[in-house]
Amino acid sequence: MAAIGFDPHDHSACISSTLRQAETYCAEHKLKLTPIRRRALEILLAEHRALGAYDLLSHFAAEGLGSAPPVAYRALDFLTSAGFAHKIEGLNAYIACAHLGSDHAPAFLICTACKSVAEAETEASDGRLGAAARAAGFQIDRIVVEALGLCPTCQDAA
Amino acid sequence: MAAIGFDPHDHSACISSTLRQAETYCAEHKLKLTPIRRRALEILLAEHRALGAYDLLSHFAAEGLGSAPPVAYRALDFLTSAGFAHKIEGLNAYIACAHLGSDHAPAFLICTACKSVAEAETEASDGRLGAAARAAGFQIDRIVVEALGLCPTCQDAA
DNA sequence: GTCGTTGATGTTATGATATAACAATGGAGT
DNA sequence: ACTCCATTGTTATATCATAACATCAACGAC
Ligand SMILES: [Zn+2]
Ligand SMILES: [Zn+2]
Ligand SMILES: [Zn+2]
Ligand SMILES: [Zn+2]
Repeated sequence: MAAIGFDPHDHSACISSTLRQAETYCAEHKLKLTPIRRRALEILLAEHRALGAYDLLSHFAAEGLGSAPPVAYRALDFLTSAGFAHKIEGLNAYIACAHLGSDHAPAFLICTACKSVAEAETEASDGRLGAAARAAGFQIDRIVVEALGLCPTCQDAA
Repeated sequence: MAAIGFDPHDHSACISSTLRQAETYCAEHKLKLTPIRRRALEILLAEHRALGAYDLLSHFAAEGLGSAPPVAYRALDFLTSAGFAHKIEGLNAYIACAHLGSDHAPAFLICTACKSVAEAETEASDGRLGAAARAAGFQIDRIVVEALGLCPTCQDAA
């Protein structure tokens, strides 16, 4: 379970392989990766950072695509529903999935200094919280796990 | 580790004992539980639900206290800094701490149907995520854990 | 006691995030 | 060609949060 994001890697390969996986997934599941959706994913993939909906929107505007908020939110809804992107609740921002293909419960390491985000994976039904939920009779749909702190680079800078 | 919130209990005792603990804590730490801060805590304590800042604000307004947003946000900043309340990131809302006194890493069970929230406790440095962070050289300050789903009552209703 | 500092509060204005509602388009199937 | 339905475009508005500055009261220094 590597925490992709803080380590150096071949990023253009990282982008193109994820795009290919997204295309395959859409073909298999009758989903349409339209130009604007594909472009949104590319923009998110360009950095291992979370972007706000309005950040995405300004990319769109600069490229002559739609420039009203719903355009960005709809693309993000599609990407998150399909599992191609995740919302970072603690930042009100969105990031491309770093583990496309594996059916995963994401956990994020979020640097509060430089906003870079690494995606790790949690255990499917992590012990304690799952136990508490069961004891309370609570039925879990989705679990948000976000660790806020400092990435290696920003620790060195401090 | 009880997940306080969904089970019936003596709620007025729950409120008054928490308020007393908050007073004690403030006295020990030279913090000022001013009337508006105390009132904010009372309002949050009245329900085991998360309230938005503007919900709190309308209570204030109805009681002749300040009615501009910063009044609510400042009270909430104080309560969260002191550990008397937590922000629920997934709802952009705030809830009184259900485990005041214990030094804890909160985890929440959030009913998406009725918005009620139970507060459980996680292990201090839970295995997997802590391990991933260590491997990445990431220094964790705070962990957000929020489970979204259905509370027992809303499951029955469905 | 007065003065200056400090933290709390009040207020106006604005910024940032997100959705409602409806019109226009355009392909898939008939 | 026609209909259906998902996607996209656009306007307007709702919701969440902070900046900036004025006022005030508590408290210690002098
Ligand atoms: Zn992922
Ligand atoms: Zn960093
Ligand atoms: Zn708590
Ligand atoms: Zn419920």
